[in-house]
Amino acid sequence: MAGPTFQALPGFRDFIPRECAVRNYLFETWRATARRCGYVEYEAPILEDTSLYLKKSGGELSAQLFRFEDQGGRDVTLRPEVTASLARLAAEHQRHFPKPLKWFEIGQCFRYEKPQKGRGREFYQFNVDILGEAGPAADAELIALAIETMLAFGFVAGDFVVRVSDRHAWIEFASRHGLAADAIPEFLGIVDKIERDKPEILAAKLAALSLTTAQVREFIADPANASPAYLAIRADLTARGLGAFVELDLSIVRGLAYYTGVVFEVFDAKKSMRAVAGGGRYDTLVATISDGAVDLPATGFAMGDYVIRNLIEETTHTAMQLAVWLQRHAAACDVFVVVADEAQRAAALKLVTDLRRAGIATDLPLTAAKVAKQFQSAERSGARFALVVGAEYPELKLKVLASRSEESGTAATAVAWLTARLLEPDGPLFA
RNA sequence: GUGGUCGUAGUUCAAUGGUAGAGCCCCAGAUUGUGAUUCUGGUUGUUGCGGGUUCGAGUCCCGUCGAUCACCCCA
Repeated sequence: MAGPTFQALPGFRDFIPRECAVRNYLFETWRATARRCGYVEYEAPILEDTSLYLKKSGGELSAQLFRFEDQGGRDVTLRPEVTASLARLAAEHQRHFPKPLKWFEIGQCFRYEKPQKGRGREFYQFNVDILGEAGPAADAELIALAIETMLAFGFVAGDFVVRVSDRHAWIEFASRHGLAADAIPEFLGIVDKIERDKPEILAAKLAALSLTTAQVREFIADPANASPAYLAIRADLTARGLGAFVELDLSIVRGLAYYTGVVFEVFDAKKSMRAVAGGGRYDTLVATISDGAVDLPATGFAMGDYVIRNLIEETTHTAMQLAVWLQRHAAACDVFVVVADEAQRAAALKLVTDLRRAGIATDLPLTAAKVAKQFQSAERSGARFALVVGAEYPELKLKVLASRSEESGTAATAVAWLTARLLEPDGPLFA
């Protein structure tokens, strides 16, 4: 191990085949669920002008940017989120699409943070947004997808809950207590930390705004403070049969500065207290990004791959669903060709090509090897069948690897034979 | 950015301050055209890196890099 050793940068991951398969399970579930609900996929650049993020995302995010100067002297940043890019994209292209836009994206984001459980410097996000519809029906439709996604992973009632709030409720609270409009962002920041700040610090912060902890806690505790938008969303989701997954939680405010109304988070019902997904309404972001050229109301959420994967693997029934999926997708090929006689390798190569062109996933050993070793390779590949090409060619033997039974056929009809055979069950096992 | 714990073979882990080991994995053979099990044999280390203490450091001390967990924040 002399000299420099190379490894992945801190917070970055290698996806060896099994890890990649788990990742793809998330991707395929996300994608299938979004499509099922009428969303279309888009993608945005992974690298953007830094100013896109400095303007409106706000808060800690600007301190966590993977930011550098490119060779043309531009100040650029690997995206920490995609909402800003989406707003830019939407402002530029929205004319070409009927409203509302129901768009989703699956891609990598980057934040320069200290890696720990559930968080790396690089992560994948499932981003879903509805643009061009200002009413609560859009928020309900969006939250419905968040719930359907959880259900698609195998979570059931009791495993998770969507906590919904509305910044409008707090804005009303603030104005009723005489807070200036420009003090509201700071106030929301205090509410956001109400469960995390020490009581005396919390009290001091609120006192600066002439408020008390008791006033804020009372407001959170009273269901009567639910906003009209929340009530409409709840009624909508109840009609869908999803009402049981939603609850009011006015303590949810969320950190990002651009949220303007309804905000929500999907929580693990067990005490992990970590949001699996979060989002909300951002009605002014598109206008801000486009300098007022386009005014498009919007609502969206993001689900990160770290947390959802942890939750899936820590929950018995969802972990089993993942295991079944991995099992079903683990095979490297359907048919493994065994070259029992090297003199027939040319025939085997032709056969492999024919099978592959017929759409049958086929593999073969690249160098001469003992038959026993080739069967081991076949076994490990996960293939259902081993097709033996030997001295008796063009006669072929087909071994069903699971049952160890053997069948015969000829090279001339191999493609049709195997195509049909792959559609049939393997029959009884006799070991 | 702050703090705790931990860095030994590909991997999981041993080794009262006294010659660096084991399981698994991998490779080969037993078995010349059939996979499990079993048996036999075999490869692999500047003990993360750099200093210090000591007759002697994997072990103790300092630094550094990395991993991990928590805080901060968030997906």
